[in-house]
Amino acid sequence: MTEEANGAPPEKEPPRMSEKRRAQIVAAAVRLFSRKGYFQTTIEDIAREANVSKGLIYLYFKDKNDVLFYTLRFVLERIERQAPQLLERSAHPLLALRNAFRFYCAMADNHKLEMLLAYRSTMDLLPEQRLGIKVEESRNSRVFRNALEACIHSGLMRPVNTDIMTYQYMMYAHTWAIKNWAFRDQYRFEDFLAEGEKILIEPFLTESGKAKLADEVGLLDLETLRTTIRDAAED
Amino acid sequence: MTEEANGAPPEKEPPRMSEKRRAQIVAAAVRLFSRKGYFQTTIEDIAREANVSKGLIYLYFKDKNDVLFYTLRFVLERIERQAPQLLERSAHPLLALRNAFRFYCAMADNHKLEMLLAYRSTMDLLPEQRLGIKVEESRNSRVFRNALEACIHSGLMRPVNTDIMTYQYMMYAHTWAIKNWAFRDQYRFEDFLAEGEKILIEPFLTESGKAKLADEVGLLDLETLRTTIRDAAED
Amino acid sequence: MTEEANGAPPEKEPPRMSEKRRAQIVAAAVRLFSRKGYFQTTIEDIAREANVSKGLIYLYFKDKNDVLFYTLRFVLERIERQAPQLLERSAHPLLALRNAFRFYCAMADNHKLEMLLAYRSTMDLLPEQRLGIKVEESRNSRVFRNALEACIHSGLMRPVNTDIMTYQYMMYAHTWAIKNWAFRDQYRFEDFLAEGEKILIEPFLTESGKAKLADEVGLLDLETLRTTIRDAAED
Amino acid sequence: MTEEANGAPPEKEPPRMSEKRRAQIVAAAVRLFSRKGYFQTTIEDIAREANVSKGLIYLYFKDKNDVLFYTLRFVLERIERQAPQLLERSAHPLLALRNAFRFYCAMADNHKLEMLLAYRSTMDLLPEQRLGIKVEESRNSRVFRNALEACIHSGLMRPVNTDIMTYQYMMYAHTWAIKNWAFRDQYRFEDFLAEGEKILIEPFLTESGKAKLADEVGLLDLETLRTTIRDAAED
DNA sequence: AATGAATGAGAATTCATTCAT
DNA sequence: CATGAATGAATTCTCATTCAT
Repeated sequence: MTEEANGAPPEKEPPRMSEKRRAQIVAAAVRLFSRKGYFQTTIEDIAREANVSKGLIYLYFKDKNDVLFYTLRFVLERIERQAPQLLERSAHPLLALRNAFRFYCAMADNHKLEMLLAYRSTMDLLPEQRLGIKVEESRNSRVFRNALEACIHSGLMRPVNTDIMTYQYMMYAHTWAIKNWAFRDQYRFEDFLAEGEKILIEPFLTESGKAKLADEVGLLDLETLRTTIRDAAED
Repeated sequence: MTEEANGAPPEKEPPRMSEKRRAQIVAAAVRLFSRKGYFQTTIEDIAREANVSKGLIYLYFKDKNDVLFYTLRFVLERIERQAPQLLERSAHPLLALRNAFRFYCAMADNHKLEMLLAYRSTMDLLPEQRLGIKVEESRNSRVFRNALEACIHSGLMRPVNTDIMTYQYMMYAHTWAIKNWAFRDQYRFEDFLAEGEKILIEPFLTESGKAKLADEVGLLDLETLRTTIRDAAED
Repeated sequence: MTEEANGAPPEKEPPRMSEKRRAQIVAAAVRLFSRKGYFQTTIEDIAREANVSKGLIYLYFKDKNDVLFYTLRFVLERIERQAPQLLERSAHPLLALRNAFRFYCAMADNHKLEMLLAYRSTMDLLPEQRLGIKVEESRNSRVFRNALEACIHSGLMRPVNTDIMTYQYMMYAHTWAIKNWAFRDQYRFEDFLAEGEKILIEPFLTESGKAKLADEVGLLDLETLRTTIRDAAED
Repeated sequence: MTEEANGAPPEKEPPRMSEKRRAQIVAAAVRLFSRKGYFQTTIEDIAREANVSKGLIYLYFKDKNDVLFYTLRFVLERIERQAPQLLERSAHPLLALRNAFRFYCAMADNHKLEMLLAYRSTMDLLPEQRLGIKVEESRNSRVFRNALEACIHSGLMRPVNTDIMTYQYMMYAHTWAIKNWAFRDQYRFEDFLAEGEKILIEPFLTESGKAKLADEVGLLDLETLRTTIRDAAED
């Protein structure tokens, strides 16, 4: 089960078209792991959901654990991969921050399952595997931190602990995905998002920051967010 | 496995002294479940950790799942049970809020394992069981909400969404317990706590609120927190 | 253990060749259940006797109980399936009756184990399962009743309660299988059979019936019975 | 479990009043074993039903199996013990035979549970134990055989195989107890009994036998049977 | 590449039996 | 005598993994 601390495809990167197979299996695993959790999902479940045979899975993955590893990797990658382009080159850092926040929240809204999965199952990885995953997690946070630091630096926000604030932004989005059941009936996504800005952005704005806030040119609206994310998801 | 939605000991409330046994088993389960998770802990593990025989566990619990149920119940109760007395009758609501926040964070610091467990394993309960647990969860949030509403009402804080804000307070504490590994090396608990106040309380104070902030009479200091919690834990 | 009152293979009717497996397991179960009884036979015993692995059994049967169900079904079917053809179209009803009796007794002689099993273990079935079995039991009795009624109707026998008489015929055969140990040393099968006719048929014959009795053309002799049964058993 | 082939009380015949205890336990076992069977009845079940503690049972019985042994012994004894006195000294052998038959059938009617138990569970005894039980079984049959032989000898009946005929008489009664569910709705006990006589006695009477049949002086009527049996059962 | 039958180690659960009180 | 807490061997059942086809 743990011959070599994994983090690499079973054999040597299998040819090419086989990637489709892996994707097919991973997709099934995403659905099942996030719905039922890792341990309550059997290899047979995955095979059935993916419309392949049980044996096939072992052609592409070393282990059940290996399936989890790649599944998490896939989920996190998907979440990460999308932010950069449309966030970085915003007109000014406050816009960048707000867009990042909106984007990340929209992400959470669109990919509840995946987020749930990332949340639930990271602990079910073997310790060695966890390392390979941790890295990803912080890549995304950099977007937030950068925007945040820029805001502070350019006097739009007053100084705050960027580490922790960054974490708050991300946590807020996660909350929507994870505790969704607790909020769903009281808040629509828009409301939740708006409240988030009121709590985690506005209070920290300087006067000039507050001025900029009105300037919504380039602010991602919900429609754009949703389409962008969906497009990106097709990939 | 689930004839009658559980929530009661196997037979009829076993006398009294047997509570010690239950406690002994639950204590072992807390340790193991929070370290390894529910599914990776076997009944035999628990028996060994609790220094009893496998069979004994089934004298006090219907199921492995039942053990989880009571274990979570116990953990949450422990967390819940302690707040009230020293929080409710604070000199003024801002103090109450700050104390609640401090207390809850200190709790997270002192009972990382338990929080971790509560977080991880609630999803492993059967749906019916989950209900019995949810109740607990919100009892605690009421302390926050009350203090928060009082602050707003008495003009110490400006209006915010109390639902969500309450959630933020609790989440912040959880973060310390759960993502501890991410912050541990950069922040001491005191720092984390101070940052929390800076981010989740101070920005929302009115002028009169800010004035009160200086007034630290009755504010729980770290030492007090730690001893109180520890004492309470002995129970 | 009993989600859906069973009566069907675990998944969806497994293809075809797998029937051989089922048969193999059932055959082992017949031997063991009838020798040691249901509860004293473990799944492992069955696996060993059938030369398969423990796990395999659960691929073909839902439960240990399910094994019993199919085993009983199989046994009863085997007993049932054979009678019709050679009994129905006898020259005259008295011959039919005598042949049925002979056949059924021979059956009991040849399949002592199975009869024993059917007798012992029907009560170990779950109530729902029992229903599926009862049906079989009476199908066979019809052969007797029909012949009996025909005899009476055509004046070969004087009127008797056909319900109860039918039962007597079958019981007599069972007795040979079940209490065999009590008679074995005193009587050979032929004797037992002859006595049966003397007690359960002859006394009820009318004068014309007695006349027919001598007419043994078409009466199944022991050799024929034994070969017929054995051949049928191969199936 | 089988140190010494049992057949004797655990220690040496325990004093005296302890017999009440044994009886109490055996009575509970009769009810449970006949309802659920030996293997599906736990020692705990018996203890609960008998209102004693689990441990107590092991003070009076060596084994769970030992409980079965004594329970069967008790049941059979009860069945046996009652016949003699009122059967032996009948006016003439035909009356004796009929009375025996009636008595035995009434027995089966009154003690269905016990008969069922005797039937079900004899096979669950250990081989050594079975010996101690077999004896009983035939003691009772002697009553039948004697009456039967006397009938034949005195020309009331024509010769039949007494072994087998005896068996038929007993089997007929058993049938009522065991297959009761199959007859209950169609026949009342009186009917069943009457049919039995018609099938198993009348056809074998000689002319003089038939004459005697009308003479019903001394024939046990149903009322007498029921009271006699009930009284005997109190014992 | 793909299948799915077969395996067997491992987990949960039960229950007869013991024993300290 | 009586209790009932405690034990652990035995059993059922699950499921990741292998492998012949």
